[in-house]
Amino acid sequence: MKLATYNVNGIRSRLPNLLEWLQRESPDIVCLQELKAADAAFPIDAVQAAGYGALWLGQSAWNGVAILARDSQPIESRRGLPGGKDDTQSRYLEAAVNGIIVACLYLPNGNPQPGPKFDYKLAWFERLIAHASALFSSGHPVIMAGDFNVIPTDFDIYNTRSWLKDALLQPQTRACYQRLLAQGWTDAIRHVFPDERIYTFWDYFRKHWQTDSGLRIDHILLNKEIAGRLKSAGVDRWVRDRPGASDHAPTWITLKAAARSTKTAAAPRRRRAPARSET
DNA sequence: ATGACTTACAGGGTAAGA
Repeated sequence: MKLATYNVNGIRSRLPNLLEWLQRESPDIVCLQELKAADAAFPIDAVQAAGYGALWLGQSAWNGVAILARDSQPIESRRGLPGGKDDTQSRYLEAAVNGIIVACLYLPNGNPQPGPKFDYKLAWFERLIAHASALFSSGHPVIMAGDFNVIPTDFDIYNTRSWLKDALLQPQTRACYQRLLAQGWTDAIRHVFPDERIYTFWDYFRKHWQTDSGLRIDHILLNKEIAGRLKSAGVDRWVRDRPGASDHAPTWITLKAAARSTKTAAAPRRRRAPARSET
C-alpha cells in the first residue's frame, strides 16, 4: 500500500503532470494540496478516468486540498479543522480509506514574518495540534500528510543563509511541529532516512532545482496504530524534473499489509470444543 | 535583493507562494 502527498500548485495547469505520475507510480492513496481551483473546476472526470475516486475541498485561486483513492471512494470524516467558523481557507480534509483515517492538510505559509499571516499560521497550527491529539488517540490507524510549510531542522534545508527570516524555519514554527511530534507521531521520511538530506520542494528561481537547493516541508506522520506497518519511503524527484513541474515533488510511503486483529493474530486457533448438545 | 519564477484571475497588473 502506497500513500503519497503532492502539492500540485494548480491542479488544472498541472493535470498532465499529475496524470503521468498517477499512471507511472500507481499510489493507492493521494493527498493533494494547492488545487487553486473552485469546487466546480476540480477535474473529477480525468481523475476518475485514471482510476481514482476523490474528495476535494476547493477554493477559487488559492489553497484547496483533495484525497484520492485508487479503485475506491474515500469516505469523508471531516472538512476543515475544528474551531474554524471564521476560517474561509480550504486547507484540511479528512477521510477513511481502506480502514485508515487520512488527514490531508495544507498548513499556511506564514510569510511575511512577523505579521498577520504568520499569526494566522501559528493559530492554524494550534488548531491542528488540538485536533491531532484527538486523532492520535482515536484508536484508529491515522496518517496525516501534506504540505506543512515547516522546515523541521537545519538538516532539512540546503542552507539557511537566505532563509533566516522565513516563516518556515522560525523557532515558533519549529516548536509547533515538535509539539505535534511529541504527541507520538512518527515523521515517516525522517524515520526511514535518519542520516540523509531529503528535500520535497525546490523553488522556481535561482536555479534551485538544478543545484538541488531544496527544502523538506512535505511530511507524512503516522500514529502508533500504523507506525509499525511503515515499510519504505521516498520522494518522486523525477516529477520535479518534468516540463511544467510543480515546485514540490510527490512524497510517499509504503505500508505492510494490516495484521489481523491482535486477538486473532496472537491466539492460536483452537479446536472447537464439542458442544454438549452434540452428544 | 519588497529580488528571482510561476499560477490564478482576468483579459493587465496584482496577489500569493516558500
